[in-house]
Order: sequence, then C-alpha cells, then structure tokens
Amino acid sequence: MKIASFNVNSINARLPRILDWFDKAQPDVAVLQEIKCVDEKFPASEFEDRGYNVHVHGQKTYNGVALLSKHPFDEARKGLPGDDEDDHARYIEALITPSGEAPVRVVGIYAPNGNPAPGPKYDYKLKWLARLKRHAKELLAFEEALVITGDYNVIPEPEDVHDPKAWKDDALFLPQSRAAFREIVNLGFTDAIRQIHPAKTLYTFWDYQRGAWEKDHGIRIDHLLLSPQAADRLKDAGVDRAERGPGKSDVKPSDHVPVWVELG
DNA sequence: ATGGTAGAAGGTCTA
Repeated sequence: MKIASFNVNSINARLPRILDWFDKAQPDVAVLQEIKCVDEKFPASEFEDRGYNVHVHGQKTYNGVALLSKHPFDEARKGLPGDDEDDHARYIEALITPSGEAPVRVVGIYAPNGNPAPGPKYDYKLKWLARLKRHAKELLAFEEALVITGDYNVIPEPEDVHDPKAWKDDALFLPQSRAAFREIVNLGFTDAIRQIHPAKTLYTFWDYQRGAWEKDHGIRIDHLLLSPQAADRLKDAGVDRAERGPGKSDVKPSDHVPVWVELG
C-alpha cells in the first residue's frame, strides 16, 4: 500500500498539476496540506472520479488538510485534540481498511511554521508539537500500523538543509523545534525517508524566493513517521523531487514536493 | 538590513 503526503499550497490554484501527479504516482492514500479552502470549495468530485474517498478539514484562506483513500475508511477524525481554543485546520485522521489487507491508521498533519521566533507564533508551534506528541503516544498504544505524515515544519538535522548556518535562527531549525520533533520520533517512530535513504540529502521544500530551486537551496521538512508495526512493513520510501520543476500544464509548482512510503 | 515570490482575500497576512 502506497501512502503519500503533499503540501500543495492551494488545491484550487494547482489542481491540474496535482491531478497529473495522482494519475502518475497512484497513491492508495494521500494527505494534502495547505489546501487553503473551506470544505465546500474542495474539488472532491475530481478525486471521486479517480476512485478516491474524500475526507476534508478545510479552512478559509489558510491551512486546511485533506485525506484521500482508494480504500474505505472509518474512525475518520479532524482536528488535533488537546486545545478547544485552537481552530486551525491542521490535523486529519482515518483508519484505512483495504479488503484482504491489514488496516493502517493514517494521520495527516500541517504543523505551524512558527516564524518569527521568538514570539507568539513560535510559542504556538511548540505547544502544537507537544500536543501532537501527547496524541501520538495515545495512538501508539493501539499497537497498530500507524503513519503520521505531513508538513512538520521542522528540519531534523543539519544534513537536511543546504546551509545550516543560514537557518540557525529560523523556527524550522531552532534547537527547541528539533527537540520537539525528536521527542515524537523517540516515542518509537521510524523516519521512513531517513531509514530507506541513510546519509542522503533529500529535500522536500524549496522557497519561491531567491532562486532557491535553481540553486538547490532546499530543506527536508515533510516527513513520514511509522509506528513499529508500520515500520515492519516498510518496503520503500521516496521524494518526488521532479514535482518542483515545470509540469505538463502551465500551472506553477507548489514549493513542496510529495513524499511517500510503500508498505507491504 | 532588506527584499525577493506566491496565494487567498479583498486592500494584508501567512509562509
């Protein structure tokens, strides 16, 4: 089963490109971040026509996540538990049950960016990641195949950024951000991209500004974290780097590219 | 130190 994550930076501005990628990559399950629309504006029928079941947690203008699955799902949820005051659409979850295969719980996240740091936005980021850790711990207790994937907005290691010095004061690379990510991983998760491609530089984001793509000034911030039961089934993982370049349609690329795992 | 780009909304914020 192929599970993918893609920060699309507006689903509606980029729909032809995203559909091209779906037709090519054929994920069984995909989570999308930064759809930047309310539920009613999500182009659900385009995905339903391709055989996907659609689960959306939308928001006007900002954020917004979606989960698409070729297999039926249940226990579908939206919103990260732990703070009733938080109305950002950054969390979506479903238990996917393919016929004849073991189920997988898929969680799609869009963690806060947190810049500028320090400040209230950075405080929100750290609190959000702490809430995700608490919730991840509860999900791990089910002892099932679990994939928590999405835009974590954290650069885990210096190897994951073209110029660590240039990012040292950025909310994505500050020690507290890296520690918050590490705490989640250390609950017992496997970073699938790192596991399959050790000691390799695989960026998932290039800024639109300063010619970052042309110079390959990228960072790795989109991650797939696997529970032990999912990690036991890990066959392959990858980053669809080509999606940052020009596509078949005239539509501009997202600043992120898709990441994916194949589970046996 | 600044501004460079992109998107949604709508005359500005977020990334």
